[in-house]
Amino acid sequence: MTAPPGRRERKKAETRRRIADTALRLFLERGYDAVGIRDVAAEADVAVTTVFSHFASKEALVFEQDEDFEHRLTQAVTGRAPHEPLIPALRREIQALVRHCAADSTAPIWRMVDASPALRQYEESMRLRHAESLATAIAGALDLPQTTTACRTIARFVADAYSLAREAADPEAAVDEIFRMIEAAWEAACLPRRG
Amino acid sequence: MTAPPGRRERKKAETRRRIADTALRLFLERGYDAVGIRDVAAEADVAVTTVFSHFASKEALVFEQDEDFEHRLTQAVTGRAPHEPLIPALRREIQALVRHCAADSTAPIWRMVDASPALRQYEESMRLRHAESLATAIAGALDLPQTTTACRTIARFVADAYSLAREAADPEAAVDEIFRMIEAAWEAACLPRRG
DNA sequence: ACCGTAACACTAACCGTTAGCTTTTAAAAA
DNA sequence: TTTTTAAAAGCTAACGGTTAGTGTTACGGT
Repeated sequence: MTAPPGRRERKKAETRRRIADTALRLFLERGYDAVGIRDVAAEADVAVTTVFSHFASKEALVFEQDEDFEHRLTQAVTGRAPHEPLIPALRREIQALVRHCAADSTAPIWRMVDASPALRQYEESMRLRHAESLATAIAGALDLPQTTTACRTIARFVADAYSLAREAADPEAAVDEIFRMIEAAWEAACLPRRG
Repeated sequence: MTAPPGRRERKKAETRRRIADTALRLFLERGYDAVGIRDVAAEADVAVTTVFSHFASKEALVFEQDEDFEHRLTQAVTGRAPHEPLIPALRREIQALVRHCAADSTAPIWRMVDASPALRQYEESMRLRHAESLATAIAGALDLPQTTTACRTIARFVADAYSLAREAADPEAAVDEIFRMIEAAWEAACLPRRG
């Protein structure tokens, strides 16, 4: 694995980055809605079809590197210290992710996302995909035969925490507050059923 | 109020229903993606622009009467019996809504929704809107000056319960299981903060 | 040197959606 | 009644994201 990447793969990666960088720059300069795919393609000096061969949609141009978001979430579960409890590990990771969104370098992007219904919708469904991955990771970490309702539920709650904290006035305090609720929910899920 | 509706309003309502009925019928017959707006308009004998003057988007044709979904959720909070606790009231309403989705008359629609990414996305953002309304209703019912993070969080969790239960093998059991977790989360939110 | 194929280009279209403008028609004013 | 108004619907044409179809180029393996 990781063989010396040939010129072909390098050129492909270059083209992809050039498109993504150009798109993000234009979006931030002129506004997401004011920039068309044809503008992006022209400015990146590629054909429109090439843009769509690298990115599934216009919105995907904005969330280019957010594949590692999913990875960081699942990694927080599968790669945590032995015997470290699940929820605090997730709280730390969400806290870090929320801080990253508030950083000066990424804040303008999120302002743009919040201003565009299309981007918000895209981010919402991204979050659900991430929650499903997280649910699978949690089930795996607990040696459950399959992804149970409780796993899926906690994963959704964690994804909600990320979303709600970003919108809150004090994001870090919001993460703490919501995770107190998640912790309680998780303990209730582990209890035997009454009734 | 409720003055005798003039012919104009009746005709408008008729047109709207005709469009929605025609659309749903075609969607179920041929599949959502296989039916274009132009098909719907032709079959309903109206112009394309008329369709969009009644419905904001193609997806909205499918979720026509789901304005009362939002209403039922908030009503479950504001219209509950005096001193009836919040969470059980919500659990009953969600239980009823989930049962309604599983009913024979509506099940094919939800199968279609689950099969179409566009419809799933639309439903997701609808759910977020409903959650925000529910959060406001909860804050109002608790005499809070504004919608707090805890209210928003519980509202999201309730919306998640609806979504997750619909996908679960045993929806009604899933509602009970998730609401045990929500109950615990809510109690934790009402506790004074430690640390 | 040769071939297969991955990357990209170009054209032309499809589809959801909207703008601009005209026609119909119910309702209210004269 | 007649006139006026404005809402509802129609028509045409377009815009912007997306895709299909069809080459063309150039890298990689033989």
